Amino acid sequence: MAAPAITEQGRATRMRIVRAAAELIGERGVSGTSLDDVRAATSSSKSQLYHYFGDKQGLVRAVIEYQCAAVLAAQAAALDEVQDWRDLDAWGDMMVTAVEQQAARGGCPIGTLAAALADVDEASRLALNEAFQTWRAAIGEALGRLRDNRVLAADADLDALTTMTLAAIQGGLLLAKTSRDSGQLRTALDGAIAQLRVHYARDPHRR
Amino acid sequence: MAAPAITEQGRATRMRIVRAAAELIGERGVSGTSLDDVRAATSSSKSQLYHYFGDKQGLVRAVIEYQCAAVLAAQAAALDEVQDWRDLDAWGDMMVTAVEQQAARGGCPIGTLAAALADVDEASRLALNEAFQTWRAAIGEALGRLRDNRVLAADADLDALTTMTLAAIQGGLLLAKTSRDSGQLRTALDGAIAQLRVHYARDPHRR
DNA sequence: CGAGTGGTGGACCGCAAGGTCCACCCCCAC
DNA sequence: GTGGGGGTGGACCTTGCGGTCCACCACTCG
Repeated sequence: MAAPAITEQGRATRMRIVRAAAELIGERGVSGTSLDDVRAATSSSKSQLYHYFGDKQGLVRAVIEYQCAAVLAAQAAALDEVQDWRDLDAWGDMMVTAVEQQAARGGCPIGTLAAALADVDEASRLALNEAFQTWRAAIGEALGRLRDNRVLAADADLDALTTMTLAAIQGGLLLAKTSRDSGQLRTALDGAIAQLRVHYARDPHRR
Repeated sequence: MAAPAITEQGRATRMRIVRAAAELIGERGVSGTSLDDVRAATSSSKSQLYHYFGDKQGLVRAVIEYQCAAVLAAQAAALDEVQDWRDLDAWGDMMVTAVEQQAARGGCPIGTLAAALADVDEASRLALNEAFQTWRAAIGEALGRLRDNRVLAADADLDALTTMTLAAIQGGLLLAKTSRDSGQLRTALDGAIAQLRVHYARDPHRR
């Protein structure tokens, strides 16, 4: 794309802009954030935005990329540790805590962007969908590990469980941010984990 | 609020505007829809928008109200029928079908608006939250009926199950619209219903 | 040390979008 | 039929915002 950033300095500036833009967009939404807001927040100039991102859509794409990477990195870090039920609970606690830290505002950046952009900008929808796919893959891997550890039953439909879990996360996050009550995320997550426990491997074979 | 509509004609006009605005906003989002777009779609004039809604935010509020009422009416109609597992499945099928009919676009109007407005406009957030509450109440009532019918166990935590179910709906809808695949909603819903079935009341009285 | 390229500053443009205003119409009551 | 109020039409104003342009800076490399 039209995204130079050859120099070390250039990359730093670009990063600074993307970070600030991501934060602003997270708080006020895409159309609630003007290029001038971004400019002011980063003490940069219009020409820099143009230089690095081409246009506003380019900036939005960069923000999407950044947010997806950030969320997925955090998720992967926690999910890669999952070996048993306790780790799964810890993963859930992490998300609930994260939500509480920001007073149940914002929710999931990916989810919020997806809700706003999926029907509006096809390229964004694709990028966001890919992020969800990657996320699903990370969850799927964790569940696969549980199965290998004989924690989950061998015949559990991991794909379906994965989708269900991700849906619970996104739905819980949305309810939490709308009600400003992290308890709703907690409940949704507990439900998803309970659903996984249904497939608890009690013995050589199924329930 | 600042919404006259004294005459029959007046109410009709107002309704026509709200309906069209709701559709446009559903397709393009709040900030993707200009007052001029609404004006054009309803062959009305600027002064009418001003007359009936005061300003754009007023129109948005009216749209929120309208969409919430529409969704909740449809939900209540289906949920009020629920007496057993079969009805619950039918309810799920209804939602999946609805999503498929619009090619997995749009998702839930309430959810989409909530994602976009919860952190931006407190009044909207409150209205949307109330809608979710009402929705939850409708689900809760249906589950209560199942329990009374001895389909659900008497000791099931209906409140938690209700929240979990609503989260599954919203999350499933979001994933479906992002991936343009209604299967994701289906899976999320199946997961939620499976979770309800865990609390199946195993006594002679079933079906 | 000069030229070239990446990087930066900020004035400026054009337009679209929200909002304002006022003249007019139509229906009804009296 | 006349006056008044709800309802309507649309020109017009203002501004916020995305986008453009060009001059200048700074580092690197020949």
